[in-house]
Amino acid sequence: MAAGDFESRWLAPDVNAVWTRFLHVTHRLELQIDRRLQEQHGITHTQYEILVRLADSEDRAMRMSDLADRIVTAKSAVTYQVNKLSDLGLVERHKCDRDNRGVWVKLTGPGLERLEQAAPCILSLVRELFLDAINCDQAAELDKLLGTWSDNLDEHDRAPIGHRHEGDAEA
Amino acid sequence: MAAGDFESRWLAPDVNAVWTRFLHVTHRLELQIDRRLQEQHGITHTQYEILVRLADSEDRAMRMSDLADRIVTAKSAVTYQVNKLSDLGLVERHKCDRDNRGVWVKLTGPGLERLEQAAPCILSLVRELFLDAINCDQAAELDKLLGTWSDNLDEHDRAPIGHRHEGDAEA
DNA sequence: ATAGGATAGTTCGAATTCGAACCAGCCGCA
DNA sequence: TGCGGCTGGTTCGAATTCGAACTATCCTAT
Repeated sequence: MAAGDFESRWLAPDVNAVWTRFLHVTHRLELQIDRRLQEQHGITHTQYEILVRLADSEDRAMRMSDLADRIVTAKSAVTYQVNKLSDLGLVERHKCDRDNRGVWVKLTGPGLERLEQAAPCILSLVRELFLDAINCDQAAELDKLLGTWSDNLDEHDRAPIGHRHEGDAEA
Repeated sequence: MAAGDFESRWLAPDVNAVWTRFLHVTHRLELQIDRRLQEQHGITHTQYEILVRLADSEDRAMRMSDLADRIVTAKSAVTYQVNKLSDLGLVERHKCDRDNRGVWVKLTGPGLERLEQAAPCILSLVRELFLDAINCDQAAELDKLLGTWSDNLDEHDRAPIGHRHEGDAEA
């Protein structure tokens, strides 16, 4: 069997190792963050992400759809989580003047407070686990990689979550 | 407000961007793989991962716990998935001679077949999206990074999933 | 030998996710 | 003005996940 034959079907061993490692690491990272947040602050990583994104936004508010795009989950999941956060008083829904269908989700005072409470814990984790390991050059390199991956993803699939059209195989 | 004050609580903007981007990219990657696999081969990424890990293993078999460690999910989730795959005839459970508590999960013929069927689709996706973007140097660099992250994770939390002990804050 | 503690897997209930179906409200064009 | 098609959000059911509790087995030290 020719090498090319093998590699067209499987990955070259070393490359495969990188990919495997990548999956393993990202999963573990995600897991630890989730746990830490859950144990020490009683919120999920998704919830935390929502709060962060809101805090980072103009006016501390975002549209549901934009939120869904940002944190990469189905719109229905955002609805679910926003309901939850809203029950906790951490966010509020507001009608949208321009578009009557739209909803603005806005971070409340207590929401911001809660975020500021949780942030140090999680950020220190990110620093220790993720960032301290890399120097400036590596960071730049990583950023470039991420950019490329992101572009590839863009090109590959523009459809947001929860919007699959069955017919559209790639050109 | 001093810069150090800010950064002890929040991340420096550029670093923060890298982290955010990292999350975004990994989520999207995961999502696309999952979809692709689901649509074209009717299996989840987790299920696919299980099949791959088994195929890669000595004797095409693994213990439940090792499987859980490898794919980074709770043991109960593995039980669930293995049941499912077993119903589909893709894997089999075998008693373990050495340890009567133990279970070997073994990839069946049809299981391997199914994997070989699904692999090209998903591997080409990985190549296009993830690997084609990087040259050898970058790959090596990435691998080094992953290694460091992995070590950090090891050091930070040895407990496997589904085994939290509430008392054990880090030393 | 055997008691006490660790380990392997399963079962269970609660939480969360997805995608499909659905209902408005918006927009372009006749 | 009014008809299609698109877009923003919600609701729904099915699938999957987690962690805790549990059972059975193994191991170590006395």
